[in-house]
Amino acid sequence: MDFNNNQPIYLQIVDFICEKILLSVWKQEEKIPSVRELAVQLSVNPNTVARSYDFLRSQEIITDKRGIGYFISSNSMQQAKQYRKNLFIEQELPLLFRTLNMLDITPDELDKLLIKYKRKLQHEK
Amino acid sequence: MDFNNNQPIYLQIVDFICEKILLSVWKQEEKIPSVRELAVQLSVNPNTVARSYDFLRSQEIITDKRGIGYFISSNSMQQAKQYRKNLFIEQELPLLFRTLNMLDITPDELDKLLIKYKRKLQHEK
Amino acid sequence: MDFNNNQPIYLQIVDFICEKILLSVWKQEEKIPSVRELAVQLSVNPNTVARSYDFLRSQEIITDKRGIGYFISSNSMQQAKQYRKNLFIEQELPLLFRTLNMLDITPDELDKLLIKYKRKLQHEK
Amino acid sequence: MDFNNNQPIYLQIVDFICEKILLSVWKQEEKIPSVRELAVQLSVNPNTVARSYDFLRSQEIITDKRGIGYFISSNSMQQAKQYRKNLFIEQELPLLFRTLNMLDITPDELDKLLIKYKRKLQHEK
DNA sequence: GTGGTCTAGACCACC
DNA sequence: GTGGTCTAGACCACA
Repeated sequence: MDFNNNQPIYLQIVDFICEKILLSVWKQEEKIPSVRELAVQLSVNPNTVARSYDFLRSQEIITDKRGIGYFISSNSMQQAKQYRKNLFIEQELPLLFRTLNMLDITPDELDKLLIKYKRKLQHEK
Repeated sequence: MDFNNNQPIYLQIVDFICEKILLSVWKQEEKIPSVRELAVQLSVNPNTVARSYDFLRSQEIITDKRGIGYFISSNSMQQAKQYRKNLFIEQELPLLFRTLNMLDITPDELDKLLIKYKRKLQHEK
Repeated sequence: MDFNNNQPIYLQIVDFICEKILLSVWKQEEKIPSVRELAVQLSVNPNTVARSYDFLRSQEIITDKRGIGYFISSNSMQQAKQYRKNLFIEQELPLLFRTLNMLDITPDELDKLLIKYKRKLQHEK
Repeated sequence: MDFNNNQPIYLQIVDFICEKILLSVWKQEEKIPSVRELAVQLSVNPNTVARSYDFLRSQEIITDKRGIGYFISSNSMQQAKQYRKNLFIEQELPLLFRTLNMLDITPDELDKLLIKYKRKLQHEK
C-alpha cells in the first residue's frame, strides 16, 4: 500500500479497511490487526493507525475491547457502505461530473458504457 | 501540478494538455509553451515534456513548426476528446464500475446523483 | 484549572468548554481560543487541546474555519446539553444513586433537600 | 485509593472509613487497623491517619481502648450516617443542584432517571 | 500483549 | 498567524 498526498494517511487507511469490509475480506465480529501490527505492515506510526481506528469506531464500523483488540462491528457492512457512499458523493461524483461534461458523455452514454464493460467482464470469465 | 505514481509522468502531462484544450484554455492554432518553458513550469526534465509533445503530435492533437514551436492543431478538439475518451473507458470506467458495485449503486441511482449534483451546482451560481 | 486523574485530560477540557457554553460564558458564533493559546493557558500540549476541539467538532458543538480558528456552532447549546446530559446519566447518576442508597435518602427526601437549598440560595441574594 | 486535591486527605480517609461502616464492611464493635497499619495501606503519613481517627472519635463513630486499638463504636451506623449526610448536604448537594440547573433537569426528571437506573441495575443482576 | 493517553517537535496548507 | 497531520517515544490500565 502506497499513499498519495491528496488525502491524510489516516483516512486512506480508513478507506482501505472499509474496502476490506465491503468486499467481505474482513467479516463481521472478526478481530482485525492490532494498532501496532497494522502500523508495521503499512510502515506508518502507530498513532496514525490508532487515529484511523478511532475514526472507524466513531462511525460504528469497528468496536474495541480494551486489552484485547479491535473487532469488525455487527452492523459494519451498513455503516461502512454509508460512510463510503457519502465519500463517493462528495469527492468522486464531482470529478466524474467534470469529466463527463468535458468529454460530452451523456448519462445515457455512460449507462451504455457501463453495461458494455459489464458484458465484457462476463465474457472474460 | 503533482504527479501520481500510477501513470508515467509524460502521459500525465499529455492529460494535462488535453484538459487545457477540452476546456478551451488553449485554443486552436494557438502556440503552446516551448518544451523547456513547460519543463520549468512543471519542474520536470525537458526530455519528459518532449516525449509528451511527441505523443500529442502522433495523436494529431498538436503540430510542430520547425524552429518556431508547437501549436494546437486545427482538429485538436476532436482528437483530444477521442484520446481522452478512450482513456476514460480503459482506466476510469473499470474503477467506477468497481465502486458502484461495491456500494450497491445502480446506474439509475448514479443518474439521479449526477442530476442532483448538477442542480446543486446551478443553485450555487 | 487542575486535572484529576480519573478522566482523560482532553475530556476534562471538553467538559470545561461545555460548561462555558451552557453557562453562556462563551456564546454562539463566538471565536474561542486557538489550540496553541488554550494549550498555554491550561499548561497542556497543543495536541491535547486539538484532540478536545476535534471531539467537540465531532459532536457539532464547535466548528472550524481553516486558517482562522474555532467557533461556537449555532446549535451549540442544544448539542452541548445533550452531550453533558448523557455524561451525567452515565457517570454521575450511578454515584448519586450509590450515595443515596448508602445514606437512606429517598427520592422524596432528595427533592425536599433540593428545594430547601434553592430557598437558601434565594434567601442569600 | 487515590486522593483528590479538593479536600484534606485526613477527611478523605474519614469518608473512606464511614463508607466501610455504612456498607457494613466494618461492623460494630469490630477492631479496625492500627494507625500505622492503615497508614502503610494508604501510603500516607501515620500522623494523617491519627488525625482521621481522632476526628472519628470526636464524632463518636469509633472509640479507642488504650494500648489495644480503635474499635467501631456501638452506635457507629447512626453517627456515620449523620456525619456523611451533613457532608452530602453541604458539599455534594450544591454541585448536584448546579448541574441539574445547567442541564435543565427537573427534580421530577431526576426521579425518573434514578428509577430507570435502579431498574437497569436489577435487570443486570 | 492490548488500546488509551500525553508530550515533544516537525512540516504542511490556508488566510 | 490558524488548524491538520505525522512521527517518535513515553507511561498507563486492562486482561
